[in-house]
Amino acid sequence: MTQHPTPDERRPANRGPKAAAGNRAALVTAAREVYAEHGLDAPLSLIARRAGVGQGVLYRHFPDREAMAAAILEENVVEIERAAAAEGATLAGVLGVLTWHQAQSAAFIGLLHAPGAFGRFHSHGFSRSLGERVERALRESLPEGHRLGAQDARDLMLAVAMVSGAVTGATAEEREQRALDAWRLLGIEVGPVRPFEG
Amino acid sequence: MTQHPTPDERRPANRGPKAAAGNRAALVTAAREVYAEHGLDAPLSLIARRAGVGQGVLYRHFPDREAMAAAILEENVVEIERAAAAEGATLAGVLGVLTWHQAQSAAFIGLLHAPGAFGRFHSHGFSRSLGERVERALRESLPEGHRLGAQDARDLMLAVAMVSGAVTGATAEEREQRALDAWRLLGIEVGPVRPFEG
Amino acid sequence: MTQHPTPDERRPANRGPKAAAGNRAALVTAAREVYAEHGLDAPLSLIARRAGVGQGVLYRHFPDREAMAAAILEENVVEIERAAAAEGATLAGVLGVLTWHQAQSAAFIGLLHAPGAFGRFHSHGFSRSLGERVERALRESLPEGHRLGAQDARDLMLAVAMVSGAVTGATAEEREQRALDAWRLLGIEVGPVRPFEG
Amino acid sequence: MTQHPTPDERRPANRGPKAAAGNRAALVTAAREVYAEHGLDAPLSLIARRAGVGQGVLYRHFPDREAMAAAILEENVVEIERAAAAEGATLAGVLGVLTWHQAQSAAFIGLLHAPGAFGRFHSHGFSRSLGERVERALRESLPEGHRLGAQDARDLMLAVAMVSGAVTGATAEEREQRALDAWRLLGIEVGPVRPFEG
DNA sequence: AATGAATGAGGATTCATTCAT
DNA sequence: GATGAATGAATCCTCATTCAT
Repeated sequence: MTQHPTPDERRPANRGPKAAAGNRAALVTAAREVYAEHGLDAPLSLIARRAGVGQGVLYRHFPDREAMAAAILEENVVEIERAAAAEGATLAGVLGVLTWHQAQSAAFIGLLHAPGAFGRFHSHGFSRSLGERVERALRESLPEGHRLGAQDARDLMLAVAMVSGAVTGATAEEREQRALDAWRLLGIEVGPVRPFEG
Repeated sequence: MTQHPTPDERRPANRGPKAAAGNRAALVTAAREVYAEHGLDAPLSLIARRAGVGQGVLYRHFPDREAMAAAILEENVVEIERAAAAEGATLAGVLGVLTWHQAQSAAFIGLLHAPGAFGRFHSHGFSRSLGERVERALRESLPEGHRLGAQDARDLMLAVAMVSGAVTGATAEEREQRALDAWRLLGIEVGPVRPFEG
Repeated sequence: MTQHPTPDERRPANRGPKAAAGNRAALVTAAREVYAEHGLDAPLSLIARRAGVGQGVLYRHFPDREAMAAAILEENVVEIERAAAAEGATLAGVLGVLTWHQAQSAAFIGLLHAPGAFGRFHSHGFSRSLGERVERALRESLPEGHRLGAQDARDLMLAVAMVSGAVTGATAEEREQRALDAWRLLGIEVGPVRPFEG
Repeated sequence: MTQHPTPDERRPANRGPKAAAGNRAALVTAAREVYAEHGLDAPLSLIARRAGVGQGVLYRHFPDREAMAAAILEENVVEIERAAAAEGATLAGVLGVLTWHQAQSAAFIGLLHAPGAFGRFHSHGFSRSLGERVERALRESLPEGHRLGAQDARDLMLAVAMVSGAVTGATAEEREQRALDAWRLLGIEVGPVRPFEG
C-alpha cells in the first residue's frame, strides 16, 4: 500500500545495463547545458529529462547535487591538469586553456573561488580541493627552477578569481573578450584561448 | 500538540495602517539580513516574518523577487552616488566607498555585473541601469576636465567586476583584504575603505 | 527560475482565513478515516485530498507526520481523561470508554503501547506521555482511598496493551466483541462500551 | 567524485548458478535482520544487498513483499509445530517455545493475529493459515483425550494475540519479561521460554 | 492598509519492479 | 541463473502568490 503499487503495463523499454555508460555521458552533457542555461540551481529533473533518462538513473550515477556538479567541474580541472603536465607547457599556455574553460562555463570555474557563495556546496569541500588542484597545475607549468612564493601563488589564484568575476554574467559571446581584457588589465600574458588537446 | 504554524521570531504587534513607511524599512533591513544569512534564494516568507509583517505587506511594497533585491542594491548605489557628488570627491575615494560596499555584501554588488549569472533577474534589466549609475558616479568623481574614454570607462567597470569576483565566496572577514589585494593587482589606487558619511 | 514561476490563471477560489478552523477539522476527520483504512503509513497527500484541501494547508496545521497522528490520538486521550474526571467515575466505566476507543481505532490506541513498533514516531516521545496520561486517568477513576501500587499500575497498562493486541487486525465489526473477550480472560470488569458523553 | 552507486556492505563475490539454495537462505537471514532493524517497511533492495545478491535473485525467490515476510513467519511456525509434535509435548512447553518466538520477533508473530492491521498483507491471506497452523499445533500439544472446545480454542488464540500486544513496541530486552507478565495476568502456565531443539 | 490562511505547482528523492546481458 | 542498471510513479515538502477578512 505504502509504496509504488502501480507497476503499469508497457514500459518504454529497458535498454539494459549497456546503456549505463551512455546514460552517464548523456547526463554529463545535459548537465553542462542545463547548468549553463539555468545556473547551478537548475532542477535535476530537467537534467534527467534533457538526458533522456529517468530520474532514478540520475540518482544512481550522481547521488546528490554536489556529485553532479563535481563531475562537471572535475572534467574542467582534469583538462587543465593535462595541459600543465604536457611537454613544453608554459604558464601562459595553461592560462589560455583555463581561460577557455572560464569562457565556456564561467559559472562553474567561478564556483572554484566561490564555494558556498549561494548557500550550497558547503559540505564536501570539494571545490576547495579542486581549487588546489588548479593551483598546483599552474605551479607545475612554470619553467624549471622558477618557483612561486606563497604570496605569488595566492595572487595568481586571486587573479583567476578576478577573471571569473569579469566574465560572470556576460553572454557566451562576450565572455572570451572580457576574459582577455581582464588578463590585460592585470598585465598577465595569456596564450591562445582554446581547449587542451594533447 | 505541535499544531499551530510557526511561532515567528520577533512579532512587535500589529502597528496599524499608519506604519506603511516603517514596514518598508523593516522589510529592507530584514531582507538584508536574510539574504546575508541564506543567500538570494531565501524564502520571501522568511523576510516578511523577520520584518514582523504579513506576507501581503511584502508584496504590497515589492511586487516580485527582483523588486526586493533591487531595493537593497539601490541603497548601495545611492551611497556611491552621494560619495561621488560630494565636495572634493576623488576617484580613489569613491572606489574606497564602493569597495566598502563590495566587502559588506559581495554577492549583491557582484550582481551589478552579473545579471542573470545564476538564472535570476533577467526581466527588468534593473541591474543594467544600476551599473550605469555606478559608472556615471565614477566618472563624476574624476577631476574637472578629466574625461574617461569609452574604453577606459569600460575597463573601469570591468575592474569593479573583477574585484567583485575576488571577494565572492570569501568570508566576511577576508573580503576587505581580498578586495584591496585585487585593486593592488590592478594597479589602481583606492582610498580608505569606509561607508560614505556626508 | 528555481522556484514556482507558474502562478497560473484561475485558481479554485481561496476560501479565506475563515476556512482555517473548518479545514483543520476536515483534516482530522480525513486523517481518522485514512489511518483506519491505510494505517499510519498512509500518504499525507491522501489525507489532504480526502479533506478537500491543498497539501500546504495540511502542512500548515500539522508540520509533520507526528503532529498529525498526535492530534488524532490526543482526542482519544482527552475523552478518556474526561471520563475519569467525571462525577462518579469508576474504573470499570473508564475502561468501557477506553475500550470503545480501542474498538473504534485499534491501531491508534495500540500505538500508545507500541511506539516505534513500525519504525516511526521515535522522536517526540509523545506516545510515552499519552500513555502516562491514560495511566493517570485510570488511577484517578479508582474509589477514594484506593491506591494502585506501582506493580498494579504497570499490570493495568499491560492489560490495556493486551486488549489492544486482541483487537489489532480484527475487522471493525469484530473488535468490540474481541475486546470484551480479552477483558473477560483477564478477569477485569468493564462497564458499557461507549464514548464518553458528559 | 562520488559517482558510483553504493559500495554495498558484504559482497562475497558471484558464486555462480549453483548457489540458488544458498541465496535463498541468505535472503531469509538478511530479511530477518533487516526487518528487525528497519521494520517491515524496509526497502527490499536493502535485503538483497545485505544478502549479497542482486535484486533479481530476490524476486526470483520471493515474487512479492508478502512472500518474503511469509517465508520468515513460516520458519517460526514450523518450529512451533515441531515442538508440538515432539515426544512428551505439553501445552505449557509449546507456549514457552511460542513465547520465545514472540520475544524474538514480536512484530512478526504479532502479524499472525493482525493481518492488514497496518495496511499490508491483505492479498494472500497467508497469515490466516499460519494462524490456523499454530492453533492446530497448540491443540496437538494437549494430553491425549483432552480436547479443546471451539470457544476454548478461540480463547487460546486470543490469549496469544494478547501476549503479542503486550510485547509489541517493547525493546528486545523487555520483551520476555513482558510476555511472562502477560501470561501471568491471564493465569496461564508457561514452560521455559526457549527455542525448540529436538 | 495589514494580516495570514489557502492554494497548488514544482522539485527532490526513494523504491518496486522489469529486463538486457 | 545471476547481476545490477533502467524506469518512472509516488510521496514528501516547500514556497510564491493570491485574496478573504
